[in-house]
Amino acid sequence: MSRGRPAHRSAHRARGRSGASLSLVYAPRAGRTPQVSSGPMSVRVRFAPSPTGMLHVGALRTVLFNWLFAKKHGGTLILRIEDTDQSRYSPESEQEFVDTLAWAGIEFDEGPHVGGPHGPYRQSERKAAGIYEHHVQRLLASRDAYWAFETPEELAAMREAQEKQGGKSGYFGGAWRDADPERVAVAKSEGRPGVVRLKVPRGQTLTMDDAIRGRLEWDSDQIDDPVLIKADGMPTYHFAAMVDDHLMGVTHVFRGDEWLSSAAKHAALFDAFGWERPVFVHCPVIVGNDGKKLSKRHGATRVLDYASQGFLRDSILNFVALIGWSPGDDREVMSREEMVAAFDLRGLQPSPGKFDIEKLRWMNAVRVRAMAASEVLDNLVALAGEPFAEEYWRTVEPEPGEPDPREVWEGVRILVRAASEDCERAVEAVRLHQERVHTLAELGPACRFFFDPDFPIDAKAAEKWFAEPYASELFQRLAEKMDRLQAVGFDPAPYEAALRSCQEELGLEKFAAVVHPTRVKLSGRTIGPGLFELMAVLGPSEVARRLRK
RNA sequence: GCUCCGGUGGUCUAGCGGUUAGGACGCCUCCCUUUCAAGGAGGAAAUCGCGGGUUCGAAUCCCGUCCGGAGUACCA
Repeated sequence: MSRGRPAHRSAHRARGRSGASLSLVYAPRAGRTPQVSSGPMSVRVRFAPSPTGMLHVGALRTVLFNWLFAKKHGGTLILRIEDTDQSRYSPESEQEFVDTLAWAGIEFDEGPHVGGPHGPYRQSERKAAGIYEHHVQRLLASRDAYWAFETPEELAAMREAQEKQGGKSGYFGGAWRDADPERVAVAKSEGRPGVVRLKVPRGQTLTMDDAIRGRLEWDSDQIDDPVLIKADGMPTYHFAAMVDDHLMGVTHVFRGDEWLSSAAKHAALFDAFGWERPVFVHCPVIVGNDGKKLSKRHGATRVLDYASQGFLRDSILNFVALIGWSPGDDREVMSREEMVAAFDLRGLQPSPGKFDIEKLRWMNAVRVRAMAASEVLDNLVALAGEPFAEEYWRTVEPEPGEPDPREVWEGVRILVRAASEDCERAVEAVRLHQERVHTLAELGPACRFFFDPDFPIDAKAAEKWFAEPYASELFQRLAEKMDRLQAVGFDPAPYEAALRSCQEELGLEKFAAVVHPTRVKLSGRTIGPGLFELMAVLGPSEVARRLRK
């Protein structure tokens, strides 16, 4: 199909469900005052994760969209834990989610940890409170749902037969959709395990207006009857999430577009209850470089791993927002406030996007460069104190071509210690390197030579430059000048003067001839900040000491 | 198989019937320069998945087709 986005969008815009939500959802992009909370309906959005693993960047983006949208419209952001699958839920994972969200600075107005008027906010607790039971009875009573008692074996056989036949698959009524109430009663009295299914209407067209794609349509005959309540009495996602969204007054549902194919069921469920539907916003997935959906299997997709590497929270947020969303103009590096102001559902893209780490690195570097050196250091110190970062660098696999993770962390620790001992000097060291790194952690190895007497020395460079016939005399003369040098603050000027006069005294044509060997002697490497600045941070006595070593 | 969704340089995107298809990352060249970055100036890179149609005119509208993805669970 060709790209029909504009038509879909404008069509949807003209068609929307309710005047109230319309003005909020489709507030003009620019040039006018956003209509914040002036309408009769205020925005309520929710992040409803199933804590079954790590929080990855795709999920982070979903929360971010929720957060941006809530902020933009002065709405409410809710956290709801979807733990209806007892076998998969893990408390550690929930902790990971809490930690990540805290790191990201996403705060919730309602949720299990802060409470709120629509609690409880954990589905297992809502189940215990009888919420789903109550609602499923309502559907049963109105005959919009029914009990079904097929065994797993029967279901499997059914599926197999369907597969052989080709065509649609799923549960389209089996033996129970229109079963005699007495038969159902008998089955129940026999104690047969059964489930409750939604009676999806037949012969109809089911529709849903997606905020990104416009109107979606399904032939209801293609939609099978989803299980609402499992045999163990727990509600399925299909049921619990819809019921909760309604009960919690959720106005806009941001979710991954992997839900698109079951959206018809959700539409049917809302209809069965006679409830007004929230606006669904099916966000495209973020895929890895191989084009496959992000998962633990390939690459670091865990948000805390990026955090550990020293990507700034605002960089990650900014970067991730731009996968699938655009402010409509050419802006890229944006503050959270700017993103909030620019956020608009119309800027959302339907196609999946790749996570390009190189661009993230660039974006982070831009931020690191723009910050005050002291602020950069503060961020690094904070990072070094994070247990998840320590854990990351201790356990991460070394990558070929990348610096050894243990060395990186060691460098970070040295720098952090230096910060506590001589903060001013540490800040200066950071200042000289902040425009040369992409991440905070890179600062560790980069600054190491300042504070570690046993800093590593590039053997090849040493071999080349120390072999120059004038090298030892250069070092000696320079060291003597250092002995006499009156340093003021971190002013590089006197160091340059000293170097210049060395060049003259030795009769060297190129200034580089004195710079290179000195740089290697002092820092162990051929690359890095300006030599005079570097010397100024080291100070005359330390420079002299290293020259004589 | 069936259902639904998607498809603009390698990547993220702008585009809303008339543009030399714009920007950004990355890549390359040059300048700056004590190295590396940063910065500046350039460059390569998109027949807008493909084919038809509508139109004076299509990346934009329509149809078809291909490819990719998701779902097809008593997982979310």
